[in-house]
Formats: sequence, C-alpha cells, structure tokens
Amino acid sequence: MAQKEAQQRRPSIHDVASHAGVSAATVSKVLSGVTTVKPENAQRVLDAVELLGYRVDPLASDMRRAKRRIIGAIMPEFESEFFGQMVSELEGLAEQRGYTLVAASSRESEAREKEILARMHDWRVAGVVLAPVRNEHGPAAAFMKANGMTGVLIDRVLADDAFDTVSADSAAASAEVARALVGMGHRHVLVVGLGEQAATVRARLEGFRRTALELAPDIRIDVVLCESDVGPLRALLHDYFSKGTERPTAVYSLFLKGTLVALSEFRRRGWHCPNDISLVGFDDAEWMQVTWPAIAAVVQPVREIATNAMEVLFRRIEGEGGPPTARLEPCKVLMRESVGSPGSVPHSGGGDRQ
Amino acid sequence: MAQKEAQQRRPSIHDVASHAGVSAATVSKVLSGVTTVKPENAQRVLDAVELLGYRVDPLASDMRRAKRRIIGAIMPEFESEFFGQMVSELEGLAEQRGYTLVAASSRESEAREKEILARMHDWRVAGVVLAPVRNEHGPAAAFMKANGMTGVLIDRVLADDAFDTVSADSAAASAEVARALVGMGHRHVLVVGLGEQAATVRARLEGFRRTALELAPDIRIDVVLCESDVGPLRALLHDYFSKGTERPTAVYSLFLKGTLVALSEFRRRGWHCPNDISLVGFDDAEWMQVTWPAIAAVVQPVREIATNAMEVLFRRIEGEGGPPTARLEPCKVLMRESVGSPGSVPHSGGGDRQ
DNA sequence: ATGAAAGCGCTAACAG
DNA sequence: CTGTTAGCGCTTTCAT
Repeated sequence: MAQKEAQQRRPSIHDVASHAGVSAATVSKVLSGVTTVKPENAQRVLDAVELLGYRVDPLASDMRRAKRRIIGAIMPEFESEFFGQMVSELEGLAEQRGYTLVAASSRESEAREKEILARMHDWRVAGVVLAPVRNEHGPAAAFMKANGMTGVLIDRVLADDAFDTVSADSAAASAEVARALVGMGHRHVLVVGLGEQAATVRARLEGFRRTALELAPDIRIDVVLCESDVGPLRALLHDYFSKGTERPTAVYSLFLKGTLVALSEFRRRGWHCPNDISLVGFDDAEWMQVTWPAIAAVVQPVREIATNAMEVLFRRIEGEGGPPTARLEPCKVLMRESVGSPGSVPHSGGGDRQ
Repeated sequence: MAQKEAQQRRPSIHDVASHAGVSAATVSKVLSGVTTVKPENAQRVLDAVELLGYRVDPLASDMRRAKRRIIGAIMPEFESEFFGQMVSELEGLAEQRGYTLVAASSRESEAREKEILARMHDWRVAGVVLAPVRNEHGPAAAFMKANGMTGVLIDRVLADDAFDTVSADSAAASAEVARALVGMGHRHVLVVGLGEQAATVRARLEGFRRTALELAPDIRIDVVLCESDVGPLRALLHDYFSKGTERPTAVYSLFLKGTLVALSEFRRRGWHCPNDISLVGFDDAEWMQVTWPAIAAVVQPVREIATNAMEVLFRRIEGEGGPPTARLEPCKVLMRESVGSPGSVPHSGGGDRQ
C-alpha cells in the first residue's frame, strides 16, 4: 500500500470542540491560556485534546495572527564549524520562545542571499538573522530595509544605520595577536585573508596593523588579500612565496579558509610550524588542537553572538524602538604550538589539554 | 520610529485581481500556469503582479492544498562538515522542486529527535529526511510509522521495513581499508568508534573484521567502542594504551570524533603517524589534507546520498507505492600519509594536491 | 463565560 | 474562459 494513503487526517480544533461539547473558540482560549474559561469546561477540553492527540497547526495559527512565529536565518554556508554552531544556537534560542527557525544558506552569493531574503519575506517571518556574505551594504540588507523587515545583522558587519548588529570584536582580537607576535620577536608578518569587502576582515587587518606598528614601528607587514573565492587566494599565496622576497617569520590568517590555504602552501614547500614559520588564524576549529603542531587560533564567541542577536531581534519584534545598536563580543586568542619565536627551537609539549 | 511600524501590508491576491480587473481565481490560475486564460487577461494580471510586486504567500497557498510544500530535515548535529554539506545539498534539491527545507538538529538525543519530528508533523510537512541519532529502531522512526508520515532514513541506517534508506556503503569501504592495511603488513589493528548502536558503525566494524581475517587469519583486531559521548571514548582509549598491551601498528576510527580522539591521544604520548602508528578514519574533512601528516580517510558520498534520498522521497510524496528500498552509495578511500607500513620509514611528499 | 461570525490569503469545484 | 462559492485550520471581536 502506498504510504500516501496511510496519511491520517489529523484532528482539527473542531474535533476537539465537539468532543468536549464546547465551541472551537473556547478550545482556542483554553489552549492559549485565557483564564476566563469555566474550569470544568477547560478540563473537558484538555481531556479531549489528550484523547485525540490534538496539536495546534502552527501554520494555520500563524495565518490569523499578525506576525508568524518563524525566524529566518541566513548564513553564507553550512559547512563550517562556525556557522554550524551558529545555526544550532539560534535554533535553540528561537525554540525557547516558541518560534521555529528556518535556516537557509546563501552559498557566499549576494544574489542568492537576496533571493532567500525575498522568500523569507514571502513567508512573513517575524524576524531575520542575517550573516551577510560581504557586509551591511549588500542587496539583502537593502531589501530588508526597503520592505520594513525586522532583522539583525551578524558576523561580517560592524555597525549599521538601519539594523542592529552583533559580531566578534575582530579589531581587539587582532590587536592581541599583534601583541603576541611582536612580543615574541616577529618583525615580518604576512597577513592573508579572503573577502576584502567584509567589514570584519578589514577590521581584523587594521586592528593588527595598528597595534603591531605601535609596538614595533619597524615591523614589516605584507598583505595578501583577495575578494571572492579560495582558489585565487591559493594562487596569490603561492606567488607571494615564490617571488623570492624575504620569507616572513609569521603568517596571520584572517579567515578559516586562509589558514587552510596557508597550511597547504607550507606543506608544499616542506615548511614546518613554528620552526620555519609561525601561524595564527582567525577562527578556531576542533581539529586545530589535535594536530601536530596544534594551530593557534582566535576563537569567536559564537554563543554570545547568537544570544545577543536573538535578544535584540526579539526586542525589535516586540516593537521596541530606538536607534540601532552595534555589539562587539570579545574573542579568545589561543596561542598554540604553531607559533614560536622566530629562529628559535620549537617548544615541546602538547596543545591545550582539556 | 519603531521598525515595527515600517512593516507594510503586502498586496494580496485580491489587490492584484482588482488592479487587473479580474477575479482572484483568475489571478491564481495565471500564476499557477493554467493555460485556459485569455491571453489578454493573463497579461493584465502579469502587469498588475509586476506593478504591485506581488508574490504568493506560500503558507496561505499550502493551507488550501493537500500537502504543504515543505520538507523537513533532521540531522544529529549541524557542526560537522558532513551534516553541514548534507543540509546544504538537501536545501538545494528541495528548492529545485519548489519546496522549502526546514532543518532541525536532534543534538544526538533520541528524545529531542522525536519531539522535532512531532513538530514537523504539526507543520504537515510533505516529507522528512531523517538522519537518526542511532538507527532505524529509534522512537522517531516509530513515530513516523505510527503517523503515516512520508520519509527517508539516511546515514546511520542500513535498511528498514517501513522506510526507504540511503547511506554510505560502510561495509565495502571498511573492507577496502582492511585490504590496504593488511596489504601494507599490519597485523595488529585497533578499531575505535562511537555509537555502537548505530547500524552503520557495526557494519563498518564487521566489514573490516571480515575482510581482514580473510586476508590475514592471524591478524589481531582490538576494539574500543562505546555508546554515547566522546568523553568516555577518550577515557577508554587512554586506558587501552596505558594497559601496557602490545601497541597496535594501526588505528582505524569508525567515526570522525574517534579520529580526533585518537590524534589527541597520540599527541599526548608523543607518537607520530605513520612512524609510531598508522591512522585511518571514517569521514573526511577539509583539514585532513593540509596537516602534516595528512590524515587518511574514508570519504562519504554526501551529494549522492542527498540526491538519492530526495529522489526516493519525492517519489513517495507523489504517491508511488512498492516496498521500501535500501540504497548503499560507494565511498572513496583516501590513503594519505598517516598510513604507512609498520616499522618502515615515512614516505615523503605532500598530501593530495588539488 | 461562551459561541457565532468573520476572516487570514489562497485554491479548487463548479456553474455559467 | 471566468467568477462565484466554499473552504484549509485557526483566532478574534463582539454580542449574548
């Protein structure tokens, strides 16, 4: 037999009503916690609900309401630990308030990002958490603005004049990385990154540069940056090291993919961290503490970002006014074995134990 | 001004109808591609749609239809590359057919899994792609069965008598790993894994054992397996190596987390792959080819699993009958530098180039 | 304290 | 070819 036929018609609110001998309106009241119902009737409703296994149809319910209890989340991708954790956190937070999270991935495309947003608008979502592909000036944010949608911008954004923003404090973290590297004696650092249009990537670069130059005015900072995909970056980095310029003593990657590309390039050349070159990357990942050497990384406060984003989003949904806020959450910097003093012997021991 | 007030009321189908001077029904027909509409009127409708920026409300539309154009996806977690890719693929596939994917994570909890499924049922999803926490015998699958839901089971499942299943051919991949390790001379292998209740983990273990014993009847296969979380596994593995039994020449991890735990344990003991011990893991990850040594891994055919799962799911949604099918997609085994012959010098060179 | 009535935005059956 | 009618399952006035 086809599964299709097994699809039972679920009991509706009217079924419950007739079983309880009341009207649908009363059932609705009981279920939404209105107290003006005679206790006896309320009980009969509850019994009928139990008996029939009735559950409200959230879509039908939202239909009649002003706002639908759906939150949209748009992430550049689902494949990385960072955005995976983010979706997971947002999901839990939305659930806590009785909302459903509908997540979609823009696949690093601004065109797709806008399309998804339009679809979310079609769904009449109550609010959107948008992690833009580039920054706050993309077509998606413009669309949200134009259509009066409520939303929060996270991650690749620092501040906006129309929406609240929440992201990691990239500049501060980069400054800390700079302090660490300069403190260890590095005077020639390569900064490598993807997405030069991303506000945060620029903040990461500038945060590093400013502090490094402050502490060591003679420091040499090379920069290999490209927009778009990881492929070109790989080529650029290869060229950089092939040019025969003096080899930097450390590489600071502003992006997870950059860290991978850097490692890959080191492999190809047979360089080992930290003897031949040091490496720190923005974005931590589980594997970074089990490899040898363990890779130093800036840990973004995913949970804090998610929590604050949802908090401010729900305040807006509930109609709170006021100018947009811009939050920056502090990162943690984990200096692991991939970083050492230039020209020194590697230090021994494991990565961070847990 | 509060963002809330900026929320414009979107044009409804009636707005379009009156602008075009036709009825709502006609608008609906034009938009759903019914050809029996006078071209002139159709054009006026299209113009009005354009003018007003009208878009169908998918929820309202689904309300009236028999089945809602929503596919539910339930994954054990969102944080890993594997499930991230899976959600991404499923999202694209659902979109292609005009469906929306609503993904949720069970967080490795069977209780939560069932709750989510109930919520999906409340949403009247047309179908569900379920990657069960353990196997096909969990409460979630039972719930689906009991409620006549349409669905496919993927990943941690081999076959089922009620639902179609699609997963990686774990046994074949494990056999290939066995052939490789035995072929290189390994005669003492530790197999380590999480989730002994998962059908696939058992298949991976047995696939390995059978082939290994066939090729080398004298081989010693130790097994460290535990249900539940990664913490206990770490402890078990530590105990295993501390017991002073002879050290195996290779470790085969049946699960990504197991690979991480194994690496972490090797670190702690100062063992290097492949000189001190070889390592192969089920599940590939991007980082595995950039570390030194690159980590050998079994690559699951995510895209194929997703594609076939969606294909069979939509066939069921469209009412196709017949007994449940069970598909197994072949994996690829990438023997990288973490594997070598026992007691030999490490081979030189990079990981897989791209 | 309760129910009848009126929709939310849309589609499907059926007359015309 | 088109419009009317009747809902999908629910919530919300508004009388009673």
